[in-house]
Amino acid sequence: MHSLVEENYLKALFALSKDKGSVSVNDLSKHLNIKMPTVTNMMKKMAFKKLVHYESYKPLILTKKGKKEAALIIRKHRLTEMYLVEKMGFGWEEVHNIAEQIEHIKSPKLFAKMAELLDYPKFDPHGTPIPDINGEMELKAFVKLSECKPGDKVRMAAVINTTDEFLKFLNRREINLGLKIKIKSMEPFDNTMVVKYKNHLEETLSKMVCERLLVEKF
Amino acid sequence: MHSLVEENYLKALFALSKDKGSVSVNDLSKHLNIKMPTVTNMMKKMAFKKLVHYESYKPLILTKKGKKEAALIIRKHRLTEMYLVEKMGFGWEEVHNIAEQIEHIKSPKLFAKMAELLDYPKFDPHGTPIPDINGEMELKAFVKLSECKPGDKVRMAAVINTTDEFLKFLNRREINLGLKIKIKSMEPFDNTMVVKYKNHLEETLSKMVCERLLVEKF
DNA sequence: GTATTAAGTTAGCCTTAACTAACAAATTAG
DNA sequence: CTAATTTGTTAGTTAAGGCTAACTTAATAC
Repeated sequence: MHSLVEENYLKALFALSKDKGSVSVNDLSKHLNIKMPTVTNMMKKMAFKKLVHYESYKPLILTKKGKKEAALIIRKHRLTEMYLVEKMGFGWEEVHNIAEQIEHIKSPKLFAKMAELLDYPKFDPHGTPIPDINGEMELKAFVKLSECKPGDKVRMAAVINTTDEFLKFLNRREINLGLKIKIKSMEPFDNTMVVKYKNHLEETLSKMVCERLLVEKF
Repeated sequence: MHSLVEENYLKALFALSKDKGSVSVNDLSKHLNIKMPTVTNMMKKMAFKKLVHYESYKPLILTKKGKKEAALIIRKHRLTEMYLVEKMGFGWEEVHNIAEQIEHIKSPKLFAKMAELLDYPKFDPHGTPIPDINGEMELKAFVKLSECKPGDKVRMAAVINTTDEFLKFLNRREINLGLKIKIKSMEPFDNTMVVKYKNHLEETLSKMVCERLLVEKF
């Protein structure tokens, strides 16, 4: 199997290549806080193991194998987060660091059990998709809340660009995954939105917030 | 903090020194499957960190600090085992390997939560005591089942010298922690015991088995 | 289109935690 | 009590995964 260190490289490669499909040595170096020569070195090792396509001076691209292994680590991470929140009573903002460690545990049984106890969830508490046991994940067509119109009824699906601060902000307003929200109005001047949900009859959300909330229309 | 490797040395030292109070380099080497020179080396490092008293050719003795740190790792191990069994539905024989990994997770919160959800248990599913947050553990006066007499009523308290095989053996007979057992008779010839518990009205246990079961009289 | 800057690589070094080979001390046997 | 055996130590090597310094290639600016 792979070392904890390799797993972290895989995860970082996977996360960074989400949009572009490839990653520079520099990006990876910054993301992992590891100096570039070390990254170059590791890429050679991982290329040898067929986890990444590597050619000098070219962008890094995960192989199919690498992508799958990365997805499986992310699966473990997200299942753990979900489990900690749903079954142990942790708050969203507490779980990341723990999941960061538990994702490296080698025990298919443990994660199978978590998945079972959680009813095979497809999305985690941050709203991002959880890869299945084969490393495949469902990619729903989410839209930013900021792109919705007054009158729309939507369901909270994901949070992008999350920080502890932001998660706490959401917690204070009881905004969480799966929450049904109705858009009451939108101020064209500054793109502020007024929304309604649960017992919050009128909550005002800034443009910045609305751009970080992904929702599903229904 | 300490490395995963150091933690394993601490745990081994703690476990091996249970009776004698001290451990030889050789014992430790065998227990960890690590060659003696490596152990000697590590002992010097750990002595420098005040985790163990080390002098050439003398037995190894944990310092107070080392003992406490070891106990805290064991606490994490046992809480994890207990949690996996009680809250996730694992069997006794499945949890050891998982706990072996989770015990190294750095997150006081996680283990505090486990302890809370388990109602601050003092003994684990194997019946061995769980050190508290200060590394102290309760040492009850358990006796071997083999030392009890016909007519005694006892409660299963711990299993010593456990192996996967042995745990499966116990599982098949529904013998687990806390079980109340009545001793019906004892065959003086081979020290076999006949006992009664739950809906098992007559179960025969060999001397070997009875010597590995610690019980509490009541 | 050359000069400058940024990105990537090579070479060499460090630490951790393992190993083997060779030697030294302690223990046990006769 | 010496000899043989076991236990422990020293010295030197290795692999992983970091690092810095110096150099090369690619990208950007003027």
